Amino acid sequence: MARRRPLTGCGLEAALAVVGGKWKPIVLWNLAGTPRRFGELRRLVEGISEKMLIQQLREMEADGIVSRTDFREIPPRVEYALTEFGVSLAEALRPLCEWGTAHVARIEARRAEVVSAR
Amino acid sequence: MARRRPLTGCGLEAALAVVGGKWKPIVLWNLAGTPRRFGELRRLVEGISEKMLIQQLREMEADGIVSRTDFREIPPRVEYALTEFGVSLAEALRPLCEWGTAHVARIEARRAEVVSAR
DNA sequence: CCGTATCCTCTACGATACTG
DNA sequence: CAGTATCGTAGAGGATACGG
Repeated sequence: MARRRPLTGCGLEAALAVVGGKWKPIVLWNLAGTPRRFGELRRLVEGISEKMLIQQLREMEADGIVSRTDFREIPPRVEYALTEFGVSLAEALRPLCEWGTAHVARIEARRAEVVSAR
Repeated sequence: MARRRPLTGCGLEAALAVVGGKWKPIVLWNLAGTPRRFGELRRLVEGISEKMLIQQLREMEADGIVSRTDFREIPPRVEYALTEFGVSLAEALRPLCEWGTAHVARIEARRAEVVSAR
């Protein structure tokens, strides 16, 4: 992610600094509506490594869109959830999400062309 | 960008595959409302190299959100504009854009902390 | 003016092993 | 269960020079 560049123009860059990247959208998506435990997320977000998951969660926590609750039990139990701020982001994301859903086929098709072109 | 991974879950990944990255949001933003010439874009999108600009434009063209018009004049004159598809994307992007604008200060503050932390 | 062609850097992301 | 610690890699992005 481009962390040091000042976020200019419209707020898109600021927003993308928070939800951009390979995993954050999926993590956010899986936290929408309900809190999740770490291991639960790891299973839900297919293909993610523990390192990446924890890293993304920490960043989202630092950005104030995710909260972490350690129940201090044994065995360990930690829950992640969207903050109010995170929920507001999810709301703002919805139209884009729907746009994507509506056009996945089209997008994937073009991508496939590019790949087969080489 | 993660080009080969299948786009799963909600459409967010599909959408981000199209507007994600460092430059595309800004380029899109600068094309919103009016067509732009290449050199014009290069000046508007501050800091971008010609290589990056043309690359992003080509990808956006391949994704069908931008159209390229070569007027075949001398000196050369080429115009880039959003397609209808591109406009629909820009629409879908607006809430996120506004969310970002509303919270830039907060986001940048956290980022500053992180940087100063090392 | 509108690009291409190279070469290079940097970092996001991945694989693996280990711990309280 | 919920993480840390390392090491390694691919590709996004940057710098510079040249071409129609």
